[in-house]
Amino acid sequence: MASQTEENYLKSLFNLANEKNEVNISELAAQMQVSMPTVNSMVKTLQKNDWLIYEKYKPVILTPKGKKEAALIIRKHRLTEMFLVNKMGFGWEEVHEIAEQVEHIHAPKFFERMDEMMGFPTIDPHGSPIPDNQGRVQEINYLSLSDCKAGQTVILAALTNSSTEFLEFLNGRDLSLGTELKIISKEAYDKSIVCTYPNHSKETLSEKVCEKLLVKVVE
Amino acid sequence: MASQTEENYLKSLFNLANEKNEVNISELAAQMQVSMPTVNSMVKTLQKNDWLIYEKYKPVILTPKGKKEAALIIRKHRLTEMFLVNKMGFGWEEVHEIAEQVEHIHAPKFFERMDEMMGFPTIDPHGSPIPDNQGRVQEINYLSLSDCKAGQTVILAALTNSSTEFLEFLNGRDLSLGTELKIISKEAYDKSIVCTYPNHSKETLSEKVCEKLLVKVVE
DNA sequence: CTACCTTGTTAGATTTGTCTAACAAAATTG
DNA sequence: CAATTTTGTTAGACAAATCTAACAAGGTAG
Repeated sequence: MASQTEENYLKSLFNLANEKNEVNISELAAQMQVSMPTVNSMVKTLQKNDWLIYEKYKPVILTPKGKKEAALIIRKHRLTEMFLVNKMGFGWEEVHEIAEQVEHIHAPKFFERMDEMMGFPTIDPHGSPIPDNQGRVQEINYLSLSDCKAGQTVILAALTNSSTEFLEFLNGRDLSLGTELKIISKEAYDKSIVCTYPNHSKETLSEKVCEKLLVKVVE
Repeated sequence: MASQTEENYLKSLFNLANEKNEVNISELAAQMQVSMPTVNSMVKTLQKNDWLIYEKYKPVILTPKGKKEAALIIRKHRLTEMFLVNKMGFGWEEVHEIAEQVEHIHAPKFFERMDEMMGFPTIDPHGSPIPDNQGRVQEINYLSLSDCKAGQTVILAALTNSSTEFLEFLNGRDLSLGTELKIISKEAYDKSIVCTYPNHSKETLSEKVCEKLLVKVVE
């Protein structure tokens, strides 16, 4: 069974994996906020457990077993976040820290019961998919708001970043998942977008913000 | 801040403390399932944090600071157990293992919210008092069923032991907190008790069981 | 292509929580 | 009270997860 530390490395590896499923030691060190030698020794440990493939001087690659393990931890994290929001009344900006701890609990029934109580949700409070209990992750292809054109109507569906600061920024603008935005115009110079949505007749969103907003196009 | 290991030692120390608040190294080693040298080195660590008083060859004594710390962990444990039973539909025999993990979560709001959702309960599913958020524990003086006499009517109020096996035994007899028992007779030879309660007209409870049942006398 | 910078590795140390073996103090008991 | 048993301590080792210092491999850029 993975230690809490190992679980955290697996989660980071899963999140950092690119198209080739590769992760560099330095990336992982940055993500985990530890030194490279620490990562070096940890990837050797993870390899012994068959969670990844490691060859000297090459990026590491999660095995299918490692991917499943990681997805199941992410499942616990996202189920917890959803439970905290839907069943316990927390704001979406408060749940990450708590879920970061709850995800390490070993009690399948606890998470099954959460899942059941919520009616088997498929996304978490930030729009990220909740892996199923076999560790399968549903791929959703949303568009970034920064790639949308003036005139389009879109629905805010997910976020690429869920930092407390960003979530509080969105709260301040009444932006939440499901909000329907009409794009009035897009500024060529700084790529900011002017849009309207319920109770907001003219809100400007910077490129930096738009990049982090994932949307479904309505028309 | 206490590590998870330190938290577990504090909890055990709190539970083992006798009238003089003393705990022997050997008792603690047995409770924690570690060797005496391990306890010896841990109590020195705990002393450095002012959680207990240690002198060579003497039993250790929790300081007020240590007692408060322990009570607050026990609070999290018991709130969690109650939440699992009342809000998530778990049986009282299923919650200890889960609470044992949840109690180490550092997120005051999480436990405050549980408390609030349940309407600030004062006892856990096994009848043990839930310490308040200042670490104060309400003392309740129940009687053991083994000290009751034939003819008395009592209400099952708490348990001195909450092992899964014992709880499953009680489930099998439809015994739960609040059950009103009329004591028909008490056998002098083996101290077993014959009693009646709703849907059970003649149930015999051994001394071993009676000792673990704490009751309030009705008349 | 050589020199430098970035990335990764090795070696060795540290902390935490654990162990066993050996010994010392305290308690019990004949 | 002396002998034995129980309880507690010390010393030294080990695994996990971390670090720094030193070095090596690979990539980049004049």
